[in-house]
Amino acid sequence: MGRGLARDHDEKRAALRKGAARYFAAHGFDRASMTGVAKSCGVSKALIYHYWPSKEELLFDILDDHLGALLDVVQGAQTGGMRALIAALLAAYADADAEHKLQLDALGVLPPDRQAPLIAHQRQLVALMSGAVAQLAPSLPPDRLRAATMTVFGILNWFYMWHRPGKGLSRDDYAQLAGDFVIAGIKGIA
Amino acid sequence: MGRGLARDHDEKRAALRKGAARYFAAHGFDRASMTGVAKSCGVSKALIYHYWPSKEELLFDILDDHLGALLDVVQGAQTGGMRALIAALLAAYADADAEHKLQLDALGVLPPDRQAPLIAHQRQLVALMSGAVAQLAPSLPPDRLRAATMTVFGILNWFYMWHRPGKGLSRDDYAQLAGDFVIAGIKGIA
DNA sequence: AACACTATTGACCGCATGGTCGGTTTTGTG
DNA sequence: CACAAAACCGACCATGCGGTCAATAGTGTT
Repeated sequence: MGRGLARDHDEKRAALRKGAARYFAAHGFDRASMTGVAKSCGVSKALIYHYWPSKEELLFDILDDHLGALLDVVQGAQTGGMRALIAALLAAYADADAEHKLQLDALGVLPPDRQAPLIAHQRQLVALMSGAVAQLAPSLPPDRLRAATMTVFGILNWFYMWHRPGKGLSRDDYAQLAGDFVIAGIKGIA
Repeated sequence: MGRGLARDHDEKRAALRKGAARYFAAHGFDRASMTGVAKSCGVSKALIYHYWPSKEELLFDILDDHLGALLDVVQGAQTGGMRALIAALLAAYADADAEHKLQLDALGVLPPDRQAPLIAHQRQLVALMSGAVAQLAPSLPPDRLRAATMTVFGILNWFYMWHRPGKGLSRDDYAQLAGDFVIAGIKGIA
């Protein structure tokens, strides 16, 4: 029998995934052509189809990888309460702005059965955050708890839209501010 | 000389604009084909090109119209402070979910010179909101004022992503909650 | 009635795109 | 070494897209 996978198969695959994520995020998933992805990664288009069977599966892989990593990070910060959660999420986005952006505006292009596992991951994130909110305001009824949880995600998910590295507050400074804002805000609706 | 524009020209144009906005929002601007837009509006593709010179210009028209209306609404609510501003924005989104979504994820496909006037509108909205924030926390330094302002927009702009009409809090109830959250939150960072 | 222009259409065109294919080179295995 | 599969490529293909066009029907103006 022939050779197995190359020793650096996974690294190479990961590098292509990262490059593709950046290219997708920069140009928008739909506008980004596979030829463009390949060129920006310095390989041939056919090679990308050697690693992934389709553009959609490549996207799925990017998002799955990203959400998995996010979940790990957040689960680690779980015990630290709201402030730790917020800091962990904003820090995780720092290395994954492209993936994050992609998650927000390209998840919908996947067929429902490929969306499902990703949405399941998202739900776990929401559940974790919901726990942190409930800790600060234990008596919130379910509807308001959910609304408050989503309010926090709105704050965090919007960050990448307006923040420009090197301008204004640093990521860490904003994590601090967002923590203060959220904690006071939740007290305000309890 | 011949006839002028039809009596119902503007209404027809507005109806097509609305239909196109919905179709774009539902399918994503890039994936949405002009053939699809036409079909969903019950007209021929060529007719749409009778009203607008290109897909991009149609998008521009949708966004320009939407942001203009938004600005009107918000300027009217300006004197009512933060709570009135939040209520007005959420109410305005109610009839324009599609346009709002489009604004967030398709503005970037326009060429820079067509983006510019829309971004100018957005900046006016931000300035108005910034004023309302400053009113609640007059001593915030500029960087933190900007961060706080964007935090509020994050909350509001995220709403359409998680809210499903008929489930959970109503729009009005959420406006109330968001107002409480924001006002307490701003106090918390002042 | 004659005119000039709008409103509307189905058929068509060139092009970029996602994806494929046949082939060559490289590399681990027996 | 021989071989089998992986790694990698340039050229190719079918399809769907944005946009155009020539033509017809309808309508306000003179």
